Amino acid sequence: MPKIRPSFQLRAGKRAGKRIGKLSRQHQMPRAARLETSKKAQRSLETRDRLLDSAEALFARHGLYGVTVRNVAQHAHVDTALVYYYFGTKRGMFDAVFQRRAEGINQARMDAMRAYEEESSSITVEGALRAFLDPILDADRHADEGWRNFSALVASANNSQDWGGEMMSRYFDSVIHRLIDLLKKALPHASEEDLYWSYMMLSGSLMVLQASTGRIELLSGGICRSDDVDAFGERLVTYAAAGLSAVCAARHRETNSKRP
Amino acid sequence: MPKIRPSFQLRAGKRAGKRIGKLSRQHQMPRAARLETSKKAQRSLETRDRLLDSAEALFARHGLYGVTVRNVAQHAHVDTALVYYYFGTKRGMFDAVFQRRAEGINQARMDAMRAYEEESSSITVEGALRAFLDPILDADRHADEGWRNFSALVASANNSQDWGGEMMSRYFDSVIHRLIDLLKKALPHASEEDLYWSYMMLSGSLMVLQASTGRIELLSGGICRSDDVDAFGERLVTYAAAGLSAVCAARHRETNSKRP
DNA sequence: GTCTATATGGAGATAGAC
DNA sequence: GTCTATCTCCATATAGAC
Repeated sequence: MPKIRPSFQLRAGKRAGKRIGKLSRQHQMPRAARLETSKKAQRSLETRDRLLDSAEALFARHGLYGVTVRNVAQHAHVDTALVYYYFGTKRGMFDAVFQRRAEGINQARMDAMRAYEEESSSITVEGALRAFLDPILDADRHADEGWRNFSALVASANNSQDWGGEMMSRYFDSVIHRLIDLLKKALPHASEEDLYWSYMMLSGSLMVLQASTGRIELLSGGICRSDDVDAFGERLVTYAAAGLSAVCAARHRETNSKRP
Repeated sequence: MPKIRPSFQLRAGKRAGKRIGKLSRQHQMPRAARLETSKKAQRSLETRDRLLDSAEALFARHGLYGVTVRNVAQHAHVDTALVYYYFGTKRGMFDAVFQRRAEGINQARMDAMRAYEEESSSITVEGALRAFLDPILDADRHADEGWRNFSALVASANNSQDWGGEMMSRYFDSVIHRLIDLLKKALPHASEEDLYWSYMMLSGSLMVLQASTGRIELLSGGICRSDDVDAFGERLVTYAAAGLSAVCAARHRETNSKRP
């Protein structure tokens, strides 16, 4: 079996690895900790952010292998060598794109689910789904273009076999398990299999909607628009809640009738 | 805005384009029409098919840009130059992978939906979905590894913003519109918007299941397996039928209550 | 921090012998 | 039909001046 596009991984030598460690720590340091926030340092952070914005947009549309470091640098109007200065390798930049937004949104979703669990007397499927989905739908609705690029990137990572899975697990598994726990309380008789399969189907639906591929415009002849978050947000909750309840109910009936 | 990896598209000169036309006609000709099915011609077809098998597997896992022509040739134990002999360009090979299987499966799905419409006295959402999905689920269940690779490729094309949309529209729009027509008969009061959005969500669910990313194994700790077609096939029909009905019912109620 | 220059290797594609 | 050899361009990445 041939190795697939290993080039840039192999060529990112040990020296590059060392440099990443050093630099990423430096740049992740909270800004307040740096006593002199000089103009240069300020501009440096802006440059880094512009690179991440461009990377986010391009990786979302073309995937990890469909974008070159030069593409990103040109899109950000920044010299190519700076990518290596800030992120060490192409892959380092890719990871940084994820890291920048994932933590914030995950925190919001965890908070929403905890709040829902504490405040509501009885947990429903629809309520749990809303707590799980609302933070990202809200962001889709109100945030800048950057966030929608990030959504599309997550969507395409979710369907990718080689570079996606790792990312998805690292950043999203905890949120998903939190949702599953909530759903168990809403549907105490549901089997774990049903819940996991149902989550996958929900996840798929969310991803096509967030991917913004323009597919629904073509298919519907312009009746529906991919950026119409209000149109798909409500429908997604309704659809998933009904689907999930039906799957768990059907299986529950079936197992019950098998052991009378 | 920078051009993204235009290299191989630009470098595929006019001569290559001409060659594709000539060769593809030659190779698409029904075998019976060729009087002398010599050993060489036989081996040629085998070589071409081996290339397509390898391309299918690799493109499914790594996407269009994640695979090189050399990767495909090595995987198929075939000389790299033969790729250009048979398909003209890398993109030509990619397209050929789609063409090889898409027509057959689409015919089967059209037939299944027509048969369902003619044979059943009243059309139901679940019945329509089964007619639409069964041919591909059957193929997933019984076919060789090649077909499962193709499914995964379609799934990843569906989520890709640059190289996917074109393919999906070209090969699948007609089947989808046939399904929408059936659904309109099952739910005469449903709005077109609801039907299109619902289809998108169904499509997303189908794609994650077919993508075989190994995501559900990780998430469920091994309880569920991506290749368990029986497990997800039935659940998909149940889930989608319930979801679709709920979306259309909810919207119907809402519009009715707005104009009393 | 930013830019210039460059090393090194692999990409897509073609010509032409057999 | 198949393989060898090769062209040209661009990829990731680094060194070092400023």
